[in-house]
Amino acid sequence: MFFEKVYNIVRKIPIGRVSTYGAIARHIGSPNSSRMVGWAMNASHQKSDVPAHRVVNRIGLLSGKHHFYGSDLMKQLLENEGIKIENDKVINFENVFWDPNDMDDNIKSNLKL
DNA sequence: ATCTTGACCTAAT
DNA sequence: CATTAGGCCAAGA
Repeated sequence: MFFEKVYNIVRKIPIGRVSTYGAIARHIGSPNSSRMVGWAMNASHQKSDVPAHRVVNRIGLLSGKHHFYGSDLMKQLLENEGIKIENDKVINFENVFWDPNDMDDNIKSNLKL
């Protein structure tokens, strides 16, 4: 279902990268169902296969950090993967952002056209 | 069964 | 620039 699709995608997020609710929602086919992605994440806590910490909002803000055990657990996990966090925001967000549609090993790096 | 809320996003005012 | 409204699907009361 919806959740399964979300999990399926989130699981594919490479280490050291992050994705956004909107991008995931779009890939599923419901561009405006980004809220459900977050909701799915909530349920994903039961699962260990879904790295919810790699999913942030469109501006790279750790909106869901409050839902983890601690307030910094999410941050710790991301930093553990090499992602720098500052003020609850992902540094070089555009650089580490992974778009499900690419689904390849393409590093967007400075590709911004 | 209905109503409210939710880790969001976009567009309009 | 700040605020509001609408949309989406699912779970809790």
